[in-house]
Amino acid sequence: MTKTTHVFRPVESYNLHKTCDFGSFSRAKYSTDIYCGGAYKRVLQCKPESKLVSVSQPQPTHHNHIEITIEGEKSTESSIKHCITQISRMIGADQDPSGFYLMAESDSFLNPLVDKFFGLHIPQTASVFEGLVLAILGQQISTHVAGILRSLIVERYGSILSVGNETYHSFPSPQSLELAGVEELHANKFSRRKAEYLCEISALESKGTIHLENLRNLAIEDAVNMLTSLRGVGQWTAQWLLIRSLGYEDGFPSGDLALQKILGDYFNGGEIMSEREIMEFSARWRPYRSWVTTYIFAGLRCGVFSVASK
DNA sequence: GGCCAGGTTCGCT
DNA sequence: AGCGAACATGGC
Repeated sequence: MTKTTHVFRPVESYNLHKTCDFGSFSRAKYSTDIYCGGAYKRVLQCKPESKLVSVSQPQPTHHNHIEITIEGEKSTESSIKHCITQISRMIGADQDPSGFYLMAESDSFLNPLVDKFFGLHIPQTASVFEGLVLAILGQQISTHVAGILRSLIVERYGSILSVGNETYHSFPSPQSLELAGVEELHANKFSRRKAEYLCEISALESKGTIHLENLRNLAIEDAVNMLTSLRGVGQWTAQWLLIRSLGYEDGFPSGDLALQKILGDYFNGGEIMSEREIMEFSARWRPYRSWVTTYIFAGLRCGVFSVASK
């Protein structure tokens, strides 16, 4: 077992705590991503073995830097380098929100959000496949139920890595989900249709018919077309992936019910806006709509919006 | 018990 | 093109 530590320096305003606190990292019990005591931990598949990667930010405000620790067997120079690159991307350490912040200064809706969440970057999933599985899994169900399903597949189909006295899970591979099969997923709280989507996509990826990681190299339009050609992936899911997996700064899931309600609340006299309406409205926030979406959802999670009604 | 939740597909007008 | 139903589950 080897252990190495590295330092990484993101933009001055970067805040690891806010970033890890957001989205899927927030749940203390999300079984692949653990955020506890100021440290974010996650198992990554780095050839030839999987590694446990820990990230912390010793001084949140001054002399901004983050510390990355990598533990695992057979750590080669290149595998460590790969790990660092990947984890930096995942915690958004290489992002630059300055354009978004500048735009928000003269926007009375965004201003309070930026004020509250200043330093929050957009967390990225470890792989495009993982992002896609999580997005489909989370379609149309509450975040709470999504969390249950998430833990379920991770514990059941992810591989295990032991470090010290602790056991960690990795995210399930395409092969393992394909192997699980529709019937078994259906028997485990998934709707039959959702189970079909996941197995179909897992099979395509594991057989090499599609290469989801390649989406990073495509023009946005082509990436969206490829994604929505998959069964189970519509506009909402494709836009979600642009934001959370592909690092695109101008994604906007206009089909999102919560977004429609919130924007309707603020800009349409309390009446919910249609998908088409918020799409047109959102043009004012180009080309930073991924940031806008992320900050709105951060606000939603913290109870900034009172959308429970209507 | 009924309704809905950070959607998508399929079948009908 | 546009509309509505079905899909499974947990929470209020």
